[in-house]
Amino acid sequence: MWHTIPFGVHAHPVGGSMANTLDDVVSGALGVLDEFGLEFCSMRRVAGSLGVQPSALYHHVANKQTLLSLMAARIVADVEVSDDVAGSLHQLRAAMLAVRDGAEVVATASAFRLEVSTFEEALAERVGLDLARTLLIYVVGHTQSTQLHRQAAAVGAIALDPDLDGSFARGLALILR
Amino acid sequence: MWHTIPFGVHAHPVGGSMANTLDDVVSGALGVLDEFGLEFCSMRRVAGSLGVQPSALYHHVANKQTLLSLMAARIVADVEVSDDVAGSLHQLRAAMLAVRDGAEVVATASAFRLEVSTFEEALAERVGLDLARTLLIYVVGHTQSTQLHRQAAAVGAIALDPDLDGSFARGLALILR
DNA sequence: ACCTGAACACCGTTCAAGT
DNA sequence: ACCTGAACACCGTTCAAGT
Repeated sequence: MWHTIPFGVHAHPVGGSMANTLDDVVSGALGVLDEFGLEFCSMRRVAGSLGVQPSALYHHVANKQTLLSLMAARIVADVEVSDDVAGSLHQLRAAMLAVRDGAEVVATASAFRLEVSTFEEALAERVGLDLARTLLIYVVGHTQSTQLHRQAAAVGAIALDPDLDGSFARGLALILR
Repeated sequence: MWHTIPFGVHAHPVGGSMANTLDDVVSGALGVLDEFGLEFCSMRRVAGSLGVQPSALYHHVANKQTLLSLMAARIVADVEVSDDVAGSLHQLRAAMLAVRDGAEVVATASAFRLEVSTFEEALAERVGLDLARTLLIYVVGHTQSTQLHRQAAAVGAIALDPDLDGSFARGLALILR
């Protein structure tokens, strides 16, 4: 893939603005996501943030769904599965919480599969497939709830539950018991 | 509420087409959902299915989010929580599976809260709040996975997992163990 | 390889006005 | 109470054409 070559052998515009790579597009999309939320993370806005026409994105990515999957992969990229299963899942939660609507992006993308399968496999090796699936559904689902709840509370639509982290930990313990 | 009065005291058009009620709008929306899926369940399409202009919907409902919450409430309306907790949750799953993208509608609506809280409360009375939350996240999440997986398989994008019902039951047993 | 410009077929929502 | 007609500010995606 061209975008994995650090210094392109093909000519790049030198004056003013560099040509974008796939990674630039994903980074731009994650920037828009974190600043405005998934609702406003449109192809047109991502293009705008890169200083490019919307149609230019389709040179890098087949459609929006694919871009969302790549964003999800990046969000969970640094999480590693260890023998400390509970610790790994707390790490996964933290990674999703670190970006606005992160859990929702991972949820919709993992539905259409692409990168969470890797995570699921690594987990399944340690606890079996049934438990791995159950744990992932719970972690992503509870974290999504957490983010939506906090957003609603931040906007004053709801009273803030002060113990969402505790709720998460206790539910996880129930499954792992 | 006017729409709960079986025979309206207020004048209705008699010739040709009856005026719509809130329940008609929700029914129409569920019809569109079941036929075309959530992706194509737009306000404009729902309006079209009722033989009405898009703007007319806003007389019955404040926005699309509200309509989705009412749809979710209807999808789970006939599920009753009994002392047979596992049975109740199988019932919930069946109700969501009965309509196209049913679990996704319930998931997005329960995120923004409206009717699943009733379910959660009834469940919490029997098993405690932490377990109730954990169970609901799992049931809705797994069912959503099931529907998306089956859709992808129906379109030939993926090999059909023949044991999704088994997977669900085993995961549920793991949490309830 | 990467991007522009223009177009196509859509969205959700608002609002004055009709009956 | 329920609806129309018209408008506003957007969408995702395609495609010929430029460099």
